[in-house]
Amino acid sequence: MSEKKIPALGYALLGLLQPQPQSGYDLRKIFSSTSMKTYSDSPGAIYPALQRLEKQGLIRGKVENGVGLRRRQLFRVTPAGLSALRKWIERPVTRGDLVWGQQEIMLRFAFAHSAAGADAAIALLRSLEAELKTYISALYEELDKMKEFVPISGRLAFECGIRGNECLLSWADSAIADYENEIKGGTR
Amino acid sequence: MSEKKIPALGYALLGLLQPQPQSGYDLRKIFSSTSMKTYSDSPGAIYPALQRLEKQGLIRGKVENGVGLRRRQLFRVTPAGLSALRKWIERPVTRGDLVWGQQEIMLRFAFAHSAAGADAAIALLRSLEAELKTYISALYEELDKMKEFVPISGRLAFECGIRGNECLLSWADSAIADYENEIKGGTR
DNA sequence: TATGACATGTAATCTGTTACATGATTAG
DNA sequence: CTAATCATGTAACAGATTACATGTCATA
Repeated sequence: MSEKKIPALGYALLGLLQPQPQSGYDLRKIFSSTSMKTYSDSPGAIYPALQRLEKQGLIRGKVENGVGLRRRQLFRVTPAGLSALRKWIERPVTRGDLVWGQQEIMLRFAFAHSAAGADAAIALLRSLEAELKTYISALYEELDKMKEFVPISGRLAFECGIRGNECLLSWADSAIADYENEIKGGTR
Repeated sequence: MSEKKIPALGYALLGLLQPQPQSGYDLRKIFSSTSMKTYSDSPGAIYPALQRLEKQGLIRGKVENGVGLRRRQLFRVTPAGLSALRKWIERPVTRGDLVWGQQEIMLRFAFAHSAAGADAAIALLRSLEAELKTYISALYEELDKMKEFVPISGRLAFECGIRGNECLLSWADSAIADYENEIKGGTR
């Protein structure tokens, strides 16, 4: 039933709704006011996405009741929605995840703690770390092979990609340390 | 006439076709065999994109003539196409370019040398450098403001974004140096 | 009472994905 | 001759962008 592929925007919405219910408008404001605008801050994307999620049973909307209130529909994630969110967060990081941009991995991590707990967050980081290591060596091999065929600027652009991944790796390492530190005595 | 917005895939095709004419199949192979797969290696994207570019007068296709050859259409960029490509490469880097991912900036830089010359390539790097500096401080400000409201993992994910941009900045610095070095006595 | 911000949505259009279709050429 | 590969495409669908439409409430 709910086994349809959910696009990144859908997960972004699920992740934001999970800690507390919000309206479409609230979500839009979050997108446009933070650096989450990458996930579309246009109503033509958000409202249809919410409708799809509701149709799939992952969220449920209720019109707010109360005196003197504007019509406002609050969405909350259902158990099925939480489970889908968890599955997305907890699946291991693949080569494809890295090729297609770290954006989605970071989104998963951002929601990991509140949606799936500290262990899941750390597991995600470790999985990322492992996959990055093999990916980076693959990139170096590709760089060697391409060196003669592409112009200088092409090579430099490729090296930028490598550096970006190395940077991500070093972040992951320090994030694991930071994270384990901060949860000592915390929610864990 | 040709003032329509061209998606990233279109520019990727233009950039690859500019140094030498190629067929749709050749382009597809480049995409799928290198880390340019991000720009779609599916025929359902590439062939329609080529048709659009031809309709806009940015490329022109000619069926290869020759004995015993399979039907094969070679596309080459027209003067209008080269001019569009140059305009895309040469426009200054904006905040929006950074927010929406460095991918496209890197694509522009990768083609900069062969399509617009060494000066344009360096100008692009300097523009990137300048925009990055203001963007990074803006990100730090946002981090301060959000620190109390988001969970640990959210904060760490955000810091990853900051680090990524700092990494890009340091790459840009070294790329300028590298680039100026390599073109001493070169094509310049 | 009229202006603007709040809140929600729809319609047209464009692009990309997936999956399939077609024909030509080469290797076995 | 048959199978695989080369080379080109199309059709159905999903999702995003843009622009517009609608109605509510606060305030000047």
